[in-house]
Amino acid sequence: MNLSMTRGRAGRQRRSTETRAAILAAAGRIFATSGLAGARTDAIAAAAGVNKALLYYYFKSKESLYEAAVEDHFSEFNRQALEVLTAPGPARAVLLRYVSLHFDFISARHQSAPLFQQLMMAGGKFLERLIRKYFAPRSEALGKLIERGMRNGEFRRVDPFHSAVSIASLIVFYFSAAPVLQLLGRPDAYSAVNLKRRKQEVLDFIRHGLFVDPKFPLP
Amino acid sequence: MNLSMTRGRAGRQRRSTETRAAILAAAGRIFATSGLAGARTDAIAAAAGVNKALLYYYFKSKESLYEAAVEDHFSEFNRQALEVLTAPGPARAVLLRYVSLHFDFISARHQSAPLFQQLMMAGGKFLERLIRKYFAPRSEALGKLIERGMRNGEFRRVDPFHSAVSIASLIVFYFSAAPVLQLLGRPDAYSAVNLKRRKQEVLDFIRHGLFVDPKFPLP
DNA sequence: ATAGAATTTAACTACCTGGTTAGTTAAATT
DNA sequence: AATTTAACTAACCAGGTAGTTAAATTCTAT
Repeated sequence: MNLSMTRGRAGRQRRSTETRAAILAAAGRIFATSGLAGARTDAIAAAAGVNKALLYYYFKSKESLYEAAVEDHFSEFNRQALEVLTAPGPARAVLLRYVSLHFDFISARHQSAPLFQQLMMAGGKFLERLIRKYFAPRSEALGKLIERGMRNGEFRRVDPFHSAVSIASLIVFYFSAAPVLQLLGRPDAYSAVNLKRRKQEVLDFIRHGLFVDPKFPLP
Repeated sequence: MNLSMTRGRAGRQRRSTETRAAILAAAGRIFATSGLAGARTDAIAAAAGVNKALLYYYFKSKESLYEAAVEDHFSEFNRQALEVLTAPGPARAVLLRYVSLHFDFISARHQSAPLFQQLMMAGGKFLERLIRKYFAPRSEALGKLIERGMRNGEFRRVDPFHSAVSIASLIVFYFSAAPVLQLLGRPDAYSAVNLKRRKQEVLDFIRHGLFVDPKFPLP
């Protein structure tokens, strides 16, 4: 393969990765609503608009497809999250920027929260790996940030670990509860106006719940 | 059945309901960790210490067993919750009592949170029924309570609905995230000392996040 | 004792679903 | 034109799982 790729080959490759991405996206949607065990590979193939066998052409098993779909979400978000969390500036500002990023990231991908929730509850070797690779560093950075904010009087005295859990819960829970909210007469959890309202609530709640001076401006 | 139950019949019945309860409890545990689709009926029977056929003696299908197991949790909690939520007294005090109740209830039943989370994300007719029967009234009462607290200046100006979501998230998320916390070096999410610490965090966060006067004493 | 309910046993079926296989298509290369 | 290659498909299969059945057994109160 001494020559650079022809347009044709590149085109085929592009189409192939598109197909792969389509499968991954469909898998994300289906796994998010049905779980690993509940999801039907036929349904994933149909949703991706491909033949079922193609799933096994790109991925070695249902489980590895599941893992790929999940990791797809994690890796991208984690990169951005760590960047924000370790940026300089007042802890308050950094924290609010991080919360905003996390919220927006989930907002843009409807399947993100339920996928994550299910993974969390499942346990197992895969979760272990994901946590070591993505979750632990992020949790670490967030903990450090909260400690810093406490030291220079920006945050009230709290248990950094539990505060991190609380922050995550405020961000994630709303999205994984979307089906319930819908049945409680609050449809369109992902509509622009409702997302904006929820985000405001989360930022406000965190500012009042954690900051010594809740009037600190929003980003 | 004209005569009142004899002791014998009562004894037999008691044993029968005990078996039924054992099945329900085992089902709760297994469904909580594996989900409806992932759970194996054989595993449930084994966990309950009964033969698989007995499952179908008491319940008509795997799904109806699942529904019974879930409803078992909901009905009992809802009764207590509504009682607390509609009790007289300062909104602050009532709210903290409610949070405390919810937290303690989940603490006492390890499977409660994941069972609930899974249900929430699943959607479907059963969820619809459960919401109308249990969730909506509770949500309603909680909303009313928050509004009352706002009117007489106990709570800051918030969107009652979103605040209710935030409160629920702070309580529930920790428990459904227990497997992750374990892998993050925080084992024993359900140990007495950790439960106490988490509960403190939740109550503090809510007091500071929602109350005009966060120094209001804890119950 | 006896009746009747609760429970076990273990085989059995009907269906479903993950995964495989053998083959097709169309573009790229020779 | 012949051949290779990658992407893709239709049909199938083996294993698993919910649910059934029918007979045997245990338990308990009369």
